[in-house]
Amino acid sequence: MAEDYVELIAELIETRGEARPVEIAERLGVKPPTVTKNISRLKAAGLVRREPYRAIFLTDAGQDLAEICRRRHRVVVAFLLSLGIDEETAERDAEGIEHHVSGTTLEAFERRLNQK
Amino acid sequence: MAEDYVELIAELIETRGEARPVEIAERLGVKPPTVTKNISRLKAAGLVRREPYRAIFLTDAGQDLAEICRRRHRVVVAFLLSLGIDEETAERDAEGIEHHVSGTTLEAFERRLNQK
DNA sequence: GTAAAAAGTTAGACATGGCTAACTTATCTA
DNA sequence: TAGATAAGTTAGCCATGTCTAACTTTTTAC
Ligand SMILES: [Mn+2]
Ligand SMILES: [Mn+2]
Ligand SMILES: [Mn+2]
Ligand SMILES: [Mn+2]
Repeated sequence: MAEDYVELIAELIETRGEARPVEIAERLGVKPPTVTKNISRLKAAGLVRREPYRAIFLTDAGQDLAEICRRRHRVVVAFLLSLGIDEETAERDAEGIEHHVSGTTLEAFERRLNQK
Repeated sequence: MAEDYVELIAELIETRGEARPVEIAERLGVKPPTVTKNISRLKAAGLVRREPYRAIFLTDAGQDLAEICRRRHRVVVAFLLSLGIDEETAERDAEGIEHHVSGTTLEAFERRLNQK
């Protein structure tokens, strides 16, 4: 959960200027109360900083995690695409697969991408 | 959860003759009460048949699912190995990845395996 | 500047999947 | 065949992640 959230928050800040619960809910396909609760957990975990009713920010730890996750996400999607999988499917599968790809496997994916 | 359980139950029946909670608990790294509870759920879902204190059997639906999962598991592991990943890591990563691999992606994996 | 709309939160429920402690049943062994 | 051991279950707890209904705060539009 945390991985998808920080990944998305970083992306929203980058593309929209700020991360709002309503956007997060839409993008993740969950309802606003779910986002509120999960953001609280991220805050408790030291990954985000935020005041009630205000936008959401990443802490340094959150930014670090987001960086790792976004990079990994990109690699997994690129790898699936390189196998001839359509974009829809690549994105959908990557969203789940990414959370189970070890550093070793990620490197293997990258190696394969570079040598083509 | 169901996928890992039926997969393992099928394997235990094949290699050990029967599937027992104590084995399942060890293999999945959970405690026996967790297995009891989850087997009840599988029974409610129509995937297994069983009497208290007796071995666990798969229903036809359970066997069908097990077949699909075992085949998919084998393909994912083989695919990771073909990327040069060590067996430990391939098995560990596959155990998570398999649940997020769509039919489309599985076919892409197989294609890649066959053409090498 | 107020009223309506949108966004966000709180409370409380539910399902899933873990655990420990205590108990029951089955199996083994002397 | 009893007693000990192993296996399995039950009860009750917890964390995670989802939801709806109702409420509060903020933003927008007039
Ligand atoms: Mn994801
Ligand atoms: Mn992702
Ligand atoms: Mn698995
Ligand atoms: Mn598996």
